Amino acid sequence: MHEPDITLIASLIGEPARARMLTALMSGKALTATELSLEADITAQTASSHLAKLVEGSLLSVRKQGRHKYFQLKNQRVAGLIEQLLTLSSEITLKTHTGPADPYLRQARVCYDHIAGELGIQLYDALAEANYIEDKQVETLLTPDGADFFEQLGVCIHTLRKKKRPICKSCLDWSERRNHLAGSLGQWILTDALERGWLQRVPDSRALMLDKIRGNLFAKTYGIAFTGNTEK
DNA sequence: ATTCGTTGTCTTCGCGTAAC
DNA sequence: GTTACGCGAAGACAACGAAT
Repeated sequence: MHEPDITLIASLIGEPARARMLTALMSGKALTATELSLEADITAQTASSHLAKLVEGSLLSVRKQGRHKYFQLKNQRVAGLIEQLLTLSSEITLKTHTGPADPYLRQARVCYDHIAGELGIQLYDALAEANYIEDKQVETLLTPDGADFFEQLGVCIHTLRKKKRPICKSCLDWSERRNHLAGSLGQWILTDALERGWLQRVPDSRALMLDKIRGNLFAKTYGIAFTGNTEK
C-alpha cells in the first residue's frame, strides 16, 4: 500500500536554494535556469540539478524553447502551497517581521497569477460586499449578480465554468492573513487590469502599481478605495 | 544553401565539504 | 560511512552571423 509521502515534497521545498527559486517563480513568470540560479545565489550547474529534482517531483514544469529552458510552477496548487508556507513562516517569525519588508509588495503584488496584498484584500472584500462573490468559509462562490457584473466587463462565465479550475477560490494572503481572490476569475481580473493599463508590474519584482492616470478606473470599477502605490 | 566559428545555455562528471 | 549540497571543468546542444 502506498501512503502519501509528505517528506518528499517537504524536502524538495525545504532546501534553501530551491525555496528561493520557488519563491521567485511565485511571480507567475517563466524563468530560465540561469535566471533562477541568480535568484538562488548559486551557480548554474547547481541550479540545474535542483531544477531537475523539482521537475521530477512535479513541483515545476519546463518548456524548452531554442537554447533556453523555461521553468514555471507546475500548477495553482503548488503556488497555493508556497503562499501558505510563506504565510506560516511569517507567522512563526511574527516578533521580528510580518510578510514582505518591501512596502510595495505589501500593498499590491502578484500571487502566481492573481492579485494579492492590501489591494487583493480590498478587492475581495468589495466583491463580497457587493454580493458578487459569497465567502462560504470552505469555498468561495460567484453569485448570479457577480456573473452579470463580470459578463458586463467582458468575462465569458460559460467558458470559465468549462475549465477544470474553480472560478473563485480564496487564497490566504501571506502579508495580510486574510483572503484574496484566486481561481480563474482572479486570474482574469489581473490579466484584464494589466491589459487595460490600470495596473503595472514593477520590473524584476512581484510588486504591482496602480497606473497614475488609469489606476483610479480599477478602483472605480471594483468599488474599492485603494490609496496605495501608484506608478511614478 | 551550406559550412564553420562563435556565443550562450544547460547538463554531466568528479571532487570537496558539512551534517548526521 | 552515508548523504546532500556546491563548485569547477568539460562537453553537448542550439542559435546566430559571416564566409563560401
